[in-house]
Amino acid sequence: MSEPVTPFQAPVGTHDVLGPESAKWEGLIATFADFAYRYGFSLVLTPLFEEVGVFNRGIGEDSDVAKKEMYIFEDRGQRRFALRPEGTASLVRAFVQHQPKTPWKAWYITPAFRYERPQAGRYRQHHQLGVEVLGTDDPAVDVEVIALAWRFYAALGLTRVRLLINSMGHEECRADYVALLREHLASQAVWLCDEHQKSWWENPLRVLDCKKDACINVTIEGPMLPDHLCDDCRDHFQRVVAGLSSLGIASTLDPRLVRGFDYYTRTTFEFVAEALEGAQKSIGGGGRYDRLSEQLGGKPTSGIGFGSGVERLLLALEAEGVADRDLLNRTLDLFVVDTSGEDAATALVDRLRSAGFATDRAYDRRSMKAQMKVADKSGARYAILVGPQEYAAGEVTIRDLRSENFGQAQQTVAQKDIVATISDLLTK
RNA sequence: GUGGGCGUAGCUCAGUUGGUUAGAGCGCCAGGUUGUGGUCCUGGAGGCCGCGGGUUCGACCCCCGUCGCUCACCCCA
Repeated sequence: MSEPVTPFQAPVGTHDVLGPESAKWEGLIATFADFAYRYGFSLVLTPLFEEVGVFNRGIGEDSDVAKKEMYIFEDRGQRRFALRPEGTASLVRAFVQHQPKTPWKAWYITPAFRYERPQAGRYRQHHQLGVEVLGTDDPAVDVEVIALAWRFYAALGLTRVRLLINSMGHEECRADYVALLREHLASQAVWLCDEHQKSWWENPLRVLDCKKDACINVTIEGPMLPDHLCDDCRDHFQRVVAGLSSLGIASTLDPRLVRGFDYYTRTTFEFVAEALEGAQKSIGGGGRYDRLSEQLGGKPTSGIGFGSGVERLLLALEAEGVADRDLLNRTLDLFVVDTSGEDAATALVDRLRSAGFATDRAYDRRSMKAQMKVADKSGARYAILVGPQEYAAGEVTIRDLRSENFGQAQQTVAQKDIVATISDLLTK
């Protein structure tokens, strides 16, 4: 007798996704893969973990993600790794390492890890999909990346998505702006929220991102980024906005939009699902990162990308009531019911599948009634019946499982005509 | 890291001032006169009532702890 074992559970903040829920994932991922293909992107796979520095350098040592949310571990060789908290840094590391020809257009889907207390729309392991383009700072690419996300959301069925956009300038004009902002904050510091009273000097941009009234009241009076861009950055930003509007994509300028990672330069943007409540409305975002390649040891290379949270997208689809659309239209064609007593199903199913039909069957030699029930619940279009009679005569009965009148919904055909007959029926 | 709610069959949940054999619906299985599924009828399987300790003659119910789920804050996808 072995000791009773308490069943294992998935770790805190992680989830198993089983059918039928997983069908939504399949549809969403397949849709995105198709979009990426149509926009000229190719799939890139990178490791789930990287040296900690890959993420620290890029997203900023003192960002919340780097400070307290990374899943860090040491391997047997005492190397320090982190499970990826987001997609971009790994992709740029791969770019720097392999130096592929540019423009490099990569798409990905990956789990992402953040050590935090789970709640609705926020998990320790969630999933992100996105694209990156390295090797050009053409504003047309900014437009293309944003358009891809925008059209992808629309294809999923989302209608209430808002695009917020901003420009953070390049290194120098941002530095000038930060100096101005600091000056402003210095005179108003006592009015900031508790947290930023302490940290405004070190990271004034974060104050813009603060959602507390205290900080908003202070910054709203102060200088705004878009008003202090250099000529080049202003021109770049204007061309992005103009490009979007030429495609009929409405963007809202949000001068406070700074986002959580330090690597962003120039264009930054965020997609907000209006159907969602509270802090988890952000379903995706991204921006330009023209210095990240250098920060990871590569040559100076412009880049831009966006990432979207799969769980958040699914929540938004649910909230808009479009989560149940079958994006892949995956239904079973056939279900084989075998009561021949001779395992006729094994060969028959193999033949039907080889002919291209999506086919399932029952097991364990159950009664016909039981098998028919399973056939019905499988959602298959037709049941293929092989009883002793059909088996002896070398025939099968094809029964329409969606017909309303049970009596006349079936026909019996010879083995050699099965594939042709079914093809005929299914294409009607 | 802080706080609220909840942990009873596979799922959704009841469970009377603590009283002896813990219930329902759905799902599952088997039948409703031996080849045919959506409805209906009958029967059945399936619960250390999250876990550990305490109070009590007696705990699913009360107390403490613990683990887990969930929601919110922070921040983010």
